[in-house]
Amino acid sequence: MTFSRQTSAGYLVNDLARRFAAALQTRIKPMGLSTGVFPVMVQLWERTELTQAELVRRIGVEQATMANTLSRMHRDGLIERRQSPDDGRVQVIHLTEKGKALRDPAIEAALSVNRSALSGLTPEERDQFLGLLAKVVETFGQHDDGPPPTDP
Amino acid sequence: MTFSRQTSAGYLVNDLARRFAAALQTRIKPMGLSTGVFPVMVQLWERTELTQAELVRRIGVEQATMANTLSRMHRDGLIERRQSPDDGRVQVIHLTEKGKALRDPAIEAALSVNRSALSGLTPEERDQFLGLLAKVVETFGQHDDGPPPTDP
DNA sequence: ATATATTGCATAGCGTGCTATTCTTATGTA
DNA sequence: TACATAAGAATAGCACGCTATGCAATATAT
Repeated sequence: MTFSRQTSAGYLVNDLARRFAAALQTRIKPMGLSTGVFPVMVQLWERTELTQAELVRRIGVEQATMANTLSRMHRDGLIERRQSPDDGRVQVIHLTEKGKALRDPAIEAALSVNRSALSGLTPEERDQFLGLLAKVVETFGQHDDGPPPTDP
Repeated sequence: MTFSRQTSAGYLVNDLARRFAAALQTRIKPMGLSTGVFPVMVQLWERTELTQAELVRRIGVEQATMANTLSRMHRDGLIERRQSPDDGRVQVIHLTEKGKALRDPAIEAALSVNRSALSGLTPEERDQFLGLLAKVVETFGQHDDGPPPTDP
């Protein structure tokens, strides 16, 4: 039984994810952003007020992870939290002006990372790649996780 | 300027990496292994004695990350460290019997995750996918990181 | 031979993800 | 009305990655 990293999808995907994250970080750190914060910002750049639970649903990260990320974002002056008058439990998150102002350069940075990463592929290969990534994510999504199917 | 997760390679790769890690973890945690430890074990299953610096080179993680991972592995009884008689700086890492015994089930677990993840793809698509992943990793490797090329 | 790198490793500190637990506030039902 | 449940959020504690430092041992250069 052999295990080679060159033929292991998991190995390659993990490797690639670290490289993507590193590349994004070098580009957005100078603006005061970080990789974990980025998906939250993307959501808030589209609709400026969202609940923490809404963000969790949209981004697909655990609630505790989101709470920590939002804490850092608040510490760094990117967001503010307001008590909802309707429901005493919910905190409405909204971007500060500082956060809003980062939209264009930050999105450009992310697009640039993607362009650069895929620059070795032909346009057809890029479409294939994105399609296959989405398809594999989809496959995962079906059982979400869980043990391997028992073989007969 | 728009940013959609469905068309962002970085977003998809990051998402996928988390899913792969979660799936692997549920399978190997019962054996006392974790995702960060796995690549180290793979190396040590092939040659039972390696230097920390060797492991860093082969696995491509930072030296500090490796030091921490090895600490946990030692704490959990997977490895032992021996002073090298030739060079007073180096610690030779070698597997314990417990670590050696995990080889077959752990590798089977990882192969199973890959099989399961790619089960929605045709054999041709799987080859394409692995090939494209390797190609993109390659592209990253060339400049390793760095700012986007200045456009004229 | 002594001074200056370089190499191998450890530690501190942080970001980002996870699970498990707890607290508060709504909401349902007896 | 009282009590159990559910939902939103925070916190504790861990794994795993990173950068930045520090330290000891070896190599190299003058």
